[in-house]
Amino acid sequence: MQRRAQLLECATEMFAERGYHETSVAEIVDRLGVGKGVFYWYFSSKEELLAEILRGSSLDLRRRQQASIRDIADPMVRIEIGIRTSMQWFYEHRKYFALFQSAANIEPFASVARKNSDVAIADAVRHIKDAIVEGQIADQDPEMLAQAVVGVIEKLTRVYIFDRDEPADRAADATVSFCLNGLCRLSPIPVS
Amino acid sequence: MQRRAQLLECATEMFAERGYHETSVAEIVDRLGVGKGVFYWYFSSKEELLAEILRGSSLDLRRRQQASIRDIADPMVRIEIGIRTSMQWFYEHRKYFALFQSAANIEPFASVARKNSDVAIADAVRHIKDAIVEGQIADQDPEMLAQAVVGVIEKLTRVYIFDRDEPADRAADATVSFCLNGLCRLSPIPVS
DNA sequence: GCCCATCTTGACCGCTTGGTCAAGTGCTCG
DNA sequence: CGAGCACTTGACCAAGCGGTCAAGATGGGC
Repeated sequence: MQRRAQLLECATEMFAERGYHETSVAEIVDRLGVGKGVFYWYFSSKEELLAEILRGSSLDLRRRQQASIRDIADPMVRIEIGIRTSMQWFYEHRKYFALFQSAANIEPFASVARKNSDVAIADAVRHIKDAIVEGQIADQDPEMLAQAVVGVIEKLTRVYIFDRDEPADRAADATVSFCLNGLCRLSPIPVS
Repeated sequence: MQRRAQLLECATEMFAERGYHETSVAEIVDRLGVGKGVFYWYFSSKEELLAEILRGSSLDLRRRQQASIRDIADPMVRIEIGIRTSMQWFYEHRKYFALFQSAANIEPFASVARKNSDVAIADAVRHIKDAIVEGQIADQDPEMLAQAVVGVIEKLTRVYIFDRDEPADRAADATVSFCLNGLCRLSPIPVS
C-alpha cells in the first residue's frame, strides 16, 4: 500500500479512537514503524491531514447518498432512502462518525464541519420542499424540518451504531419511523 | 465576588468560546489579572475545574426540568414542557451548550457526559412509557424514541439558539411539533 | 505589635508537542 | 558505474503546556 494511504488510514483510526488533540504525530508514525520525516514528506501539517480526511470522507458519503436516490421520483421515498443510506454508510465507516462530530468542536475545523453540514441540510431541504409541493408534508419551514431529521439521524447513529455497535437497520427503521410519524401517531405508517 | 466563582465563570466562557484544549490556565488567570497560583489554590487541576463546571451546570438544568413538570399529570404535556424548558435553559446558558457537546469528545470527560446523557434519557423514557400506557403513543422502544427527541432538541438548539442566536421559542415550537407529528401529519396537532 | 491563617505572586520546572533538517538509503536510468 | 531523484531517518528545536513553590501580602484576634 502507498505510504500516504497508510498514514491517512492509521491517523483516521487513531483520531477516531482517542481524539485529534490526544493523538500526536509521533504516535502515528510509531504505530506505522516509520520515522517522523515520512509524515512531513506527505503532509505539510497535522492540521492539513485531518482536513484531508474530513474532505475525502464527507465527499464519499455525499456521493453515496446522491447515487442511492438518483432514480427515485417520490420525494418522501427519497428522504427515507437518504436516511437509510447515510446510516448504512456510517455503519460501514464508523471511525469517521466520531471524527465528524468532534471536528465541529475543534477550532480550526469548525468552519469546514459547518460547510459540510450546510450541504447536507440543503440536500434535505430540496426533497422536503418537493414533498410540500406535492402535499405530502404540511407547509412548515423546510430548513427546520431538515435540521430535525439530521438531528435524529446523528443521535441514533451515535448511540446505537457507534456506541453500541449494532447493525444499521434497527436504528434506521426507528429514525425513519420517528421522522415520518413523530411520537403521536398510534398506528405508525408502515416502513416501506 | 469570590475568586472561586470568578474563576469558574471566566473559565466557562473561555472553554465555551475557544475549547478546553485551546484555553490554557495561563490565559484564564491573565484575563482575571491574577497570578497562576490563585488557580491552583482553588482548584487542584484544570481537569477538575471542567469537571466541576459540568457537574454544576447539568445539575442546574435537571433541577429546572424537574421543577417545570412536577405538577403535570398528562405525560404528553410533560414531554412538551420538558422540551421547552430544556431549550429555554440552553438559551439562557448558551455558553454551557458548547461545553456539553464538546465534553463528550474529550477523553477524560466522555464518561461524565455519557452519564449525564443517560440520566436525561432515563427521565424522558419514563414519560414516554407513561404515554404508551395511556395509549397516547404507539408501543415502540421507548428508549429509541427518547434518543430521537433528544437528538432533535440538541440539533435545533445548536443551529438556531447557539449558532444563530435566536430566542428559544421558534426552535422550541418546531421541536415540539416535529417530535409530536413528524414530517407526515398534514394537519399538525396544534402546539399547546 | 505580632502571630498565624488565608490568599497571592510569578519565576521556574519537566515534559510533550508540532515541526525541521542534515544525513543517509536505495532505485532508476543514462 | 555513478548521477540524481524519491523517499526515509531520528536527533534536534523552540514553544507552550500544566503544575509547583518559596517568598511575600493581607488582615483579624490576642
